[in-house]
Amino acid sequence: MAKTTGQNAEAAVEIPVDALTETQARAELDRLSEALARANQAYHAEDAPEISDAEYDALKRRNASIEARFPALKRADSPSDQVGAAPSEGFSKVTHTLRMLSLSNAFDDHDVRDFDRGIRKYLGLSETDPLVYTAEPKIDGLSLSLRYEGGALVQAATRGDGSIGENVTANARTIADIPHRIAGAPGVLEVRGEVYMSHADFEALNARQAEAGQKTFANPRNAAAGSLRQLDATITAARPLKFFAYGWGEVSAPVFDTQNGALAQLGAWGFAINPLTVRCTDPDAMLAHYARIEDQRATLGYDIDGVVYKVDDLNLQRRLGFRSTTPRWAIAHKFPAELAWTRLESIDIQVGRTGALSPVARLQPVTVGGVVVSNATLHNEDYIAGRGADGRPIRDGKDIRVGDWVQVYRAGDVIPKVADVDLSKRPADTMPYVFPTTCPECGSAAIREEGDAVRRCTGGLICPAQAVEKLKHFVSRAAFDIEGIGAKQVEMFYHDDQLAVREPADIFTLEARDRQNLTRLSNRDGWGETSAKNLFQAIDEKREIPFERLLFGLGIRHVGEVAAKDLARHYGSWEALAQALDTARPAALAERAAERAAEAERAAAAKEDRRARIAEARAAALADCAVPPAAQAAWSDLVAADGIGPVLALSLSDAMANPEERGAFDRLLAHLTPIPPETRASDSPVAGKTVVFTGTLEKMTRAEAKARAEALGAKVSGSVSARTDLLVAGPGAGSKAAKAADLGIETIDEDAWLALIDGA
DNA sequence: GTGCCTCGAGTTCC
DNA sequence: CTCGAGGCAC
Repeated sequence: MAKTTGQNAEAAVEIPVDALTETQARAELDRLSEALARANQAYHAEDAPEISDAEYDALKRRNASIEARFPALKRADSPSDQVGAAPSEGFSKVTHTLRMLSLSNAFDDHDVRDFDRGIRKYLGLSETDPLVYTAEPKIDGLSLSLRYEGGALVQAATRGDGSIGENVTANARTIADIPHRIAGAPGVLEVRGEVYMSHADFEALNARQAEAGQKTFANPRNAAAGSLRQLDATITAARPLKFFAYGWGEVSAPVFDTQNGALAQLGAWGFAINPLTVRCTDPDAMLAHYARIEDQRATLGYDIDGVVYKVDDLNLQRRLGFRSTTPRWAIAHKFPAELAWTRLESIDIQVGRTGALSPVARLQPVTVGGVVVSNATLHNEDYIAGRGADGRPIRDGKDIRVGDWVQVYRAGDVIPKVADVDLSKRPADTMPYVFPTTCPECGSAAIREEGDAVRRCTGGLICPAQAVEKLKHFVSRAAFDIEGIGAKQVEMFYHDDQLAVREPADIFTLEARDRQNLTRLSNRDGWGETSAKNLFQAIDEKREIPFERLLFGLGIRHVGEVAAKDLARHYGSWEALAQALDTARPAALAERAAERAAEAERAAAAKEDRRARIAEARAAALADCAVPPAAQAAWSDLVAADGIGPVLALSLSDAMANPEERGAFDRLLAHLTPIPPETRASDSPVAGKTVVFTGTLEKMTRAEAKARAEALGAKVSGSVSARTDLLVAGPGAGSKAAKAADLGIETIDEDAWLALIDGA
């Protein structure tokens, strides 16, 4: 049913619905039907709306009101039941102006109390200072961001990866809980909430689907997701979707000052707000509310998967800010995961890009939390044996064997894991699982470094599994992101003896080889002239590549997205990086020698004589290499860089010094033009500066000061050095202030600092 | 040395 | 999404 509440100014000049005669009503419904059909045609098919959204909505509302008063007159082809022509292809992308974040999780009372304690610590509040939270059920659906401009709904976007979602505006318009217009809203207002389906609606829908011979849905969440992501909005319109608002994104004017007040305002604007939302003044109250909600869970009529706690005061929320992917001011207290028992049929070993051997459980299919699970991760060797990484027993030390009855759950309601074993049902003939010590893919030795949880194949690029996984990483979204090459194509290209894409450089020679009739991509299944041409073009587009993506794409261990960015910024170019690493190599080897020596000492202490002697000899051999000062300087510069420690530095050095790997890098670089990272000139006066805080800060805590400074592009360090640009000294500053004075470094107090960053 | 906090790497199903 | 572990602050 369409909404009939809300402002109806556009229809004011027409006869009020209450005053219509039946004849007038019939004529009007005909007229509205025609007008709406025309508007739909113009909007969807020709992409050139004839009337504004507001006018369109007014027509629809009037149509719905008339139908509500004269149900018998409702046309068979009523516009209420349809939404117009389907867009020609998939959804367009929407970049969220403010990222849609996920929440960190709490699994027990202890985590919730830690959450409260952490917030108090960050804000510098004592345990007794008042602090208000809101607690509300966490709806198990899918998040949606609704953008209103001038009070009119102009865009609805799914969460996607948090930054980029899909434009599902036409579909969202069909959801009755979502107002098309809101009165008195700021110029720009993004409302965020959860789309879900009630149990009753879900069952009715599945019954209808089954009757019509259509596929049924595994659970309400899948049904809601599938319904919202229909390309044809008329299908979405026929699905009973609902919506709870719980938050917001961009808002052009400051209209809220507490979370609770914001919800009340959203409610006043016509959004459905979950009735089980309360304010709590301490963790005990939060936990009590959690218990209440858990009790009611089965009778709510819709799925929830926990309770969300948020700091109520939005000023405090602002001060708390965000970690990399989650806000500090909110947490999701999850209900215990659903469990299921099934038989473990076999254990397979997968080999990852770094050579890591990962055991995967093949299970007799079983339904867990509404999804059929047939595979589950077994983490690593120790986990199967019943030991944690620290060597302490887990599952009471019970090991996992093929043939066992095992308990499965979906961690975070997503990743299936084996949690427990039923020893009473263990068949008599089972044997403890023997973890392979050679790589199942290439036969090379698979060894486990001391203190490491994983066993790794030592085959390097000889190992086809590692080579393929490395290539998959190379073409992945965060690296080269080559359109037309995904995991499947990589497999095919690698194993095809003519295409022979065995390392990244081979991707960039594909077209040339194709031209010379060496490969003939278009002869392959699923590849025609056009798709081949498109692929070559997509590859060409990536010959110019941001330096940090290149670095990430190389797949060097410990060099992930963030470290790659740090390195790119530190060195600026591949040449500079390569040269620095070549220079630093002797120092890197000395570093390793020192580590080995320390290891030898420890081993000797443990009376493992033979191994100790070997390690010692190795260390001595390496220590003999003299370390030129230039090498030491280059090495120090590397490990002093932000976020780069000795482990990463050594891994990088090894990769660059390894002839096979370096050869592959050099061959690849011959085809590329890396783009230097932006030397971004941020507006902030502290951008790019290195700042040190010392003494007592009175208006903010240390953590807060650091987070804010970093958000403005400053680098915060703990100690004063020649590289420090600015010292912020509170009362009680001691040696750091003296040192800064010595070095002639600018020193200001907290107020001056706040004035400096004010407005940024 | 200990204890966060983040990052990296590996994972399943639709 | 989770675990393990690296990096860094205390």
